[in-house]
Amino acid sequence: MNAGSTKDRILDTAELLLARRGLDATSLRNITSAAGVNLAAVNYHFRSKDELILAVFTRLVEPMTARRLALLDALAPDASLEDVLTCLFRPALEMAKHKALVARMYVERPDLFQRIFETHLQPSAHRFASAFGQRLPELTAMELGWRMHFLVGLTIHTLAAEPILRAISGDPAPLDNMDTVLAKLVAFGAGGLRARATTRELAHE
Amino acid sequence: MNAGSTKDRILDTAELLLARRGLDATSLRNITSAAGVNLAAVNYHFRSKDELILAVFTRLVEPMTARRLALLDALAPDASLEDVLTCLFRPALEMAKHKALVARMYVERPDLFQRIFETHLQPSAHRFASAFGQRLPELTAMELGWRMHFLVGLTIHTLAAEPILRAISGDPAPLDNMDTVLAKLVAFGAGGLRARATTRELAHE
DNA sequence: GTATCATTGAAGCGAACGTATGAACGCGGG
DNA sequence: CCCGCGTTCATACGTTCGCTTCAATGATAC
Repeated sequence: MNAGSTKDRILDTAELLLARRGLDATSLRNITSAAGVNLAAVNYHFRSKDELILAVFTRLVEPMTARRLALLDALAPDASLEDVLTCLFRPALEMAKHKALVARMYVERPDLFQRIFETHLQPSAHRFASAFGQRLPELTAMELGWRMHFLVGLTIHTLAAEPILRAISGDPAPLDNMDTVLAKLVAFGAGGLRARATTRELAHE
Repeated sequence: MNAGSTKDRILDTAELLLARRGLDATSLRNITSAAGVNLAAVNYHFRSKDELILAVFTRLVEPMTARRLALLDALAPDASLEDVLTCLFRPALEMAKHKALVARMYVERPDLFQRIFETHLQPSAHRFASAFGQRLPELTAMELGWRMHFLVGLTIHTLAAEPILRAISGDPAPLDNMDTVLAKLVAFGAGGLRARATTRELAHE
């Protein structure tokens, strides 16, 4: 049904079905029959269903992180906060095709997500934290951590919640125009980042 | 093991296990054996696993919505944007105990979440949209819709992602001090809401 | 041509799932 | 006393799951 090797066909089909129907709900039989390969091929090329899922997800996340860092590196030193946010959000929106899989990984298999997060997302998170910190010197590290957490929430939620987003915004195909979404995300994120810091930090440390 | 009727014991135990292990991953046998009731009791009191899940979730969401609206009603007409956000976020954080279940419902069973959203969340969303609209008159309805969507993202993500949040913020028990989290959420949300509207709206309508 | 070895194929394993069934139970009203 | 009814019980059905087994296949090296 697809071109490519058996292994690639499995990866491609798994990517599609896992995102569409969920991790638990998609059986290896669903994947292999849709891919036109034998069931046993999964346990041959990958060792288990979990490792297949990890392989699928890694293949998605790696280019996104690379693109984020490339955009960040290409930024002028005096670039604005909005520019940095764009480096963060644009590669995420570029994988909007795979939004459902990201969200499912995030909630259905936090253990697997955690492994990906530590190996692929965490390093770039530090890069962005320092870029934000330079432009928001009045924030403590902890306050900035919280706000970056909120940025993650914006990203994942925007990727994941297209139907509800449609109901709220009235836009019939809200994720189709990436630049529009990006502008709204950047505006909201920058506003949130620039909010005056909550106090209580000193009492907390 | 629990007090109360069989039906209540099922609800209590299901609430716990569904949140802890996930919707698909928790079997009716897990629930009934932990609750000390017979397997068939589930299909007697509820008609199916789906309707049990709906009953559990409804029991959580209803008081939250009621509390949100009560707080909103008690607000002075000249209350600030931050005050309105507090009405929105505080009841959500008060159900932090059940954060995992909210997130799981949201991603694993969007169909069920949608039903709850339409019957229990949507009406109060309109109330809040109007409260926000009064205080942000320069925003179009659609722009406001987008930003309320971002608020939902902040809420759900904050409820759902305690472990990652811990890693980012460095706070060892980030959700324990509700007032601290609330202040950060309100500050970030207000900043995002107040950001200057992105253009392009007229070309879009 | 034949040996080799990575890959694929068909079939089946035991286990767990959601749901259904019909008998037993407990208890208030005749 | 016992009937009727809401509830609980043990048990089983049919399905699907992840994973395994082992024989067949096919390209490559000699």
